[in-house]
Amino acid sequence: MALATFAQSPNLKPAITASDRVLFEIQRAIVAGEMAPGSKISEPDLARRFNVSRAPLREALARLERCHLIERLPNIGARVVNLSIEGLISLYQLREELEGLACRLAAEHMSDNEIEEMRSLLDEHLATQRVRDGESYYQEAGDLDFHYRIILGSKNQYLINILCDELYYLVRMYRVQMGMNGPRVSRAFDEHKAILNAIANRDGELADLLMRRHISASRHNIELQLQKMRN
Amino acid sequence: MALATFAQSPNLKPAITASDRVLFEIQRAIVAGEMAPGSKISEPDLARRFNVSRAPLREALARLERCHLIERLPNIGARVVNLSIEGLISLYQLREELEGLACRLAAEHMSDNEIEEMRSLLDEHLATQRVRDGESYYQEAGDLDFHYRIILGSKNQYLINILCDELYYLVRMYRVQMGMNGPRVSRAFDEHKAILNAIANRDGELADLLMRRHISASRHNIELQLQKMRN
DNA sequence: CGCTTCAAAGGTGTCGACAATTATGGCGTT
DNA sequence: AACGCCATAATTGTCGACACCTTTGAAGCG
Repeated sequence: MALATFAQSPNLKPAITASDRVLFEIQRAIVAGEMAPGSKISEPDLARRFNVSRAPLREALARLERCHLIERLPNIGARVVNLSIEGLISLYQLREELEGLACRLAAEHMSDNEIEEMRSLLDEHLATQRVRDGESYYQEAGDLDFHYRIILGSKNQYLINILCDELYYLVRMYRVQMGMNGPRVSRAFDEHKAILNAIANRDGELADLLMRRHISASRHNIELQLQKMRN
Repeated sequence: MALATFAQSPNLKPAITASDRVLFEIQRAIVAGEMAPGSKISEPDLARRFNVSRAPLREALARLERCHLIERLPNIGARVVNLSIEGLISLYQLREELEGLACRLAAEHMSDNEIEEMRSLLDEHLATQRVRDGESYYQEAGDLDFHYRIILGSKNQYLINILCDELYYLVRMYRVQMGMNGPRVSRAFDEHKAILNAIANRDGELADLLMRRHISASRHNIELQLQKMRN
């Protein structure tokens, strides 16, 4: 096999391993809040719970640390991350910058075909939204899917890795645990449409600007939720 | 201990473990090119070479994957990354954006004291440079140190993690293996000074702009080296 | 009564061996 | 000679056990 093809190898089966399975389950549990923020993680406990030895569990923990869902210290152990207003702001500052960049690159690199597929994706979101008006799950899934695709459209491997692998689950965790629903559902759809239009027009600068505003508004929304929770 | 202090715990000893030691050595070897790009990594071989079992070695490999120095596939194994012009461009696109952001945040969050320390750091660089004119190692170390401090000055944990832990070594790898030296040494110093001045004036926008240009120029420089190597 | 010291208990880091999967090399066929 | 197939060898994934470190809690001292 040529070395250059090693990185992507699209035809290989995923090959789900035990540590993958454990990773997915813990990831979901942390995002959903079933494992309380700040709580200690016991390797023997979790290993028993998921019926694996500590070896694959520790590999899963390493990957959980990578996506900022847990924090580890040598010889001491791991804890589920704590959510904080500072963390939220730091996270969204980064997203504004990175997803703005993703928009600029997507406007340059996405094929007309990919853009067309995103149009139908948005149509689906609109239909789903009308039926399930107000249910936050669909909004959440749809919104993240939209962002996901633009990031992939940037065709920048490092950018994709950071946003889709390392920050994605943390963003979800903030949203889920802050109980995102509220009146932004329909607004977000319009913003998505405007961003996609800019990309379709190959206007990367505008797409960048709109995405930054979109994320900034989203952050503002979550901050309000956080304020409410503190009263 | 309060939960909030768990993340940083500044007074704890580093507690160097075996996997840390192995990580450092392999990191250095890959960056230096002693392990050829694209070459296969054998776990039994490396474990013997560093006198450890496969457990800490595999933990080190997980962290090497995190900083993009190796690529792994389940049940198949790991390889040292290949350097490419596309990868270089992707990397520097990201750096422009992220270090630009770091400058804006640093202008906001760095204390007068920290800024003063950076001034003396630059003075040291200048002195060193005059003595060792042309030696690329000092330029390399000094330049990275400068960038490092600004990133830390942003006080954004995720930004710091991405730039200092995940992309730092890859940047070094490109520089070292492309043989960075050349006429940019003195130029870079002036650019550093201008950036620091902007930060000291709390002009985040200007610092952002100057940093983007600085990194863009640096990328251009490496691209030229790469062109030469292909002829 | 509060603080320090020390030993037991629990947890993390590491090891060697086994199981499952992939890569290798020889064989036969076309 | 090239291609595909199968058995073998090598490598990765997982396991259980042990060593070392951290934490806990009780005894001893001020």
